[in-house]
Amino acid sequence: MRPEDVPGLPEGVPERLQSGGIEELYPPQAEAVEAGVTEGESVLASVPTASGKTFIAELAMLSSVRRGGKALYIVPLRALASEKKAEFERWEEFGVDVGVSTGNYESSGEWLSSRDIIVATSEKVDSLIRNNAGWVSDLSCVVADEVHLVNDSHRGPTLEVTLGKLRKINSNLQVVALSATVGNAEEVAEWLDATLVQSEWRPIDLKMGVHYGNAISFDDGTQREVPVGKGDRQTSALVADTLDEEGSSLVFVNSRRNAEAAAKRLKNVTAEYLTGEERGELAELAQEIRDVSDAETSDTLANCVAKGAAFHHAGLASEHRRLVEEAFRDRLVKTVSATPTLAAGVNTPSRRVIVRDWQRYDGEFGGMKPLDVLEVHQMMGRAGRPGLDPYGEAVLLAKDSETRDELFERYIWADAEPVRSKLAAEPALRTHLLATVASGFAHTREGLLEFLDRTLYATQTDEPGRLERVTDTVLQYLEVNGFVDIDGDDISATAIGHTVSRLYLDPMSAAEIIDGLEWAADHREEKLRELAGVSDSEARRAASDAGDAESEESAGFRRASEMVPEADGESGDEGEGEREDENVEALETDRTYPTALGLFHLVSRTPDMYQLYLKSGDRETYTEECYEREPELLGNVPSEYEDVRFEEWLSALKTARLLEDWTREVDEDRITERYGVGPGDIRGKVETAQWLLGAAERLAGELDLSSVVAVREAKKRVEYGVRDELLDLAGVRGVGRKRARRLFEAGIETRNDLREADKSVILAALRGRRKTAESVLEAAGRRDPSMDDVDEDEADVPDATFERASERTDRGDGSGDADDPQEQASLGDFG
DNA sequence: GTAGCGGGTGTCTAGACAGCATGTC
DNA sequence: CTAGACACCCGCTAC
Repeated sequence: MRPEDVPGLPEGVPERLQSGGIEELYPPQAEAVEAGVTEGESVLASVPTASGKTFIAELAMLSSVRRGGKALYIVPLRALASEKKAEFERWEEFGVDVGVSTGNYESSGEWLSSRDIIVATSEKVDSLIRNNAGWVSDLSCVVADEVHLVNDSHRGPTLEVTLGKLRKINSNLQVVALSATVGNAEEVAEWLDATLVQSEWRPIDLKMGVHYGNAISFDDGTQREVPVGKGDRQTSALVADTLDEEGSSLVFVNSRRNAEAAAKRLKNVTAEYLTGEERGELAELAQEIRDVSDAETSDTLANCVAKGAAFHHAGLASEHRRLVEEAFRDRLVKTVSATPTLAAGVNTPSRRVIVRDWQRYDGEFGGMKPLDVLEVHQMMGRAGRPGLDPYGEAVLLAKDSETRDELFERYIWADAEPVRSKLAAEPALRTHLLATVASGFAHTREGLLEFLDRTLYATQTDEPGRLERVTDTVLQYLEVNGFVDIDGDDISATAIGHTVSRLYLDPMSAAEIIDGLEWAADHREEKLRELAGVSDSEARRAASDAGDAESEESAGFRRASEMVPEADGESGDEGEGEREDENVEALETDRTYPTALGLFHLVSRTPDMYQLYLKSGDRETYTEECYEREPELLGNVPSEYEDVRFEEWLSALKTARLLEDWTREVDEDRITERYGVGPGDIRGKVETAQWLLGAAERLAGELDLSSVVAVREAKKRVEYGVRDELLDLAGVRGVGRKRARRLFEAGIETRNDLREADKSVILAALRGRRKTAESVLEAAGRRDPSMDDVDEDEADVPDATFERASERTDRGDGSGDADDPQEQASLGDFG
């Protein structure tokens, strides 16, 4: 089938496709067209990765828009939203506007109603429905990308329920579902009332095989000699072998540590194959990576990348990930060792994919659990770059012949598992039943069950009464916690229930937060007394503890790495204990109740906050910490004999301490080291805490609790990552935690100071960056922000070179800081 | 004395969505 | 209670 044979497309599109080099549709695409995707028919395309699924969706959306409709494209990851948007924007010349809506990036609700295509995550769509976004009822076409994700126990139910609601709102909605090849595509298609288009066809050949001994055996019966030298490793040999043919490799492993370790080893392989030019480019890239963050991960990654290897996992800062992905696509980085982040994320094809680890630790399972066939297929599907490679190779590794045979059985010859709905689980139903009631989709138990009856779960359950039973349990939970009123047959959401639904909180999180805040209100006086009472002895003890903890470091080193504010004098008071410890500070400044730590702990123990893992020794550390900070915690410490609850309490405390460190301006580097996390994890925790504290603020406001102010301040502090005295400054555009601290130390303590203080002092505090200083002053509302003719106050040029590297990135606008004479001067001072 | 090794022991374990209102270093 | 990779330490050996 040729583009001009496709019915229903907007004028000019077929020509545009042809001029874009598309002569002939891929077979699955043609099949979808025959099934009527461009004529409003619902279709489930169950085809391999990289076989043109997105294009099927595009055809459907374009034709839908042409008929005057509006299309929604649901992505599984935020990172994919912008990728898809960019892809769809090529249709703008045909009058098709594209908008994106995700949690962190929103083109405002109303503006979206003027878009023809909207890209959003399933959670965002769910949230928009809960908040009655008007345009949702205008939809004529919805695309569900990676629809097999309904199989995911955590996020699957959201997709499932959201599709159900969209179809209920728009009775003639066209559903285009895109899925990897799964075991029960017919069943899924039936659920969606869609025509199934199933195919194994791929644009590039994929050879799958297992490496064992000195060769890879492929599924087509061929073999390839890849000898493993003595002391050498399979992975290294396979990467070198690919490089001999100038191909790149993607290595999937089962833990972050393994990803890093593999990259460290593989860099010695890739280093052999680099040209001089590549070395130069990689050196630049390595520097860019170092500039992203001062955490150790950053250095490790940079060292690997400099030699042409990289690792990729969720502990990396998103900037790191982006740089690695881009460099790999540009073939500059020759190999990437990755956890599954890369298998599901943005498109990063590779000549050869090596699935090194096919088992992963699973605490619930109690040991190493084999990966799902679907997941391994997803990884293997990354092999082969269209237009660049003659074919892709996916290789599993076996140490003995039995394993080789098992791997063939288990993954190469096997079909992917069937997709199973995970809806009938309490956590999923808790949130979705409340939302269903709150947004008026049902107002009786029967109505709820009827709604649930249209889900995938209902079509495939083999345990009839289950859904009904869980529904009753959940309804009871919601009623007990005051989120719904049940009056005979009638179910309605309470005011707070509506709020919880709209805030997109798990009702259990909301209940935990409300309990905690009410508990705080009840115990306020008592706890404040306790805090004041112990503060003296506590302070002394805390100070000596900190002394022990820090004893291996010199004060100077600590200052450089941690950038603690007291480094340059906490306005006059130079007492030994003052200078030493953070806990003292907390007790002195957190006069408010609840304290920041208390609130951090509260939100950290909700099910919406992903728990930090307790390492060996952590149990003791945080048990002690728990009793020490007990007056601050909002609720009664569970008994140590209640193992699970106590452990969760401690784990939440660890998270809370991380957040507290962040709001005490402890350096990233130090936080990563102290909590055994990556820079990406800090961002994640901070983001979640911000969201949950925002929700807590709303709940407190609605329940008229006195803690609103404390919650708001804690939220602000998390947002900016600063102590309370910097809140005013950090709120100024262009001023973050570091600049705020510098200004504060230079005596610029408030926004008003920025407007009135001596410019030379400000300039010095911002280390002579005129452009930066000007924009900061402007943002602060100073009348005369110009920095012309201002001399930098020479007396105080803190750490001019220490952070120079990270400063470099804000020259992106070409403002020319580099030839600023002051900058040269401060460099000179250092040398 | 030291680099390189083999073996025993202890440690640790993937990912990532959401409110609201605007902008980090 | 389950599994596997790796870091780390120890002691040995070959130079």
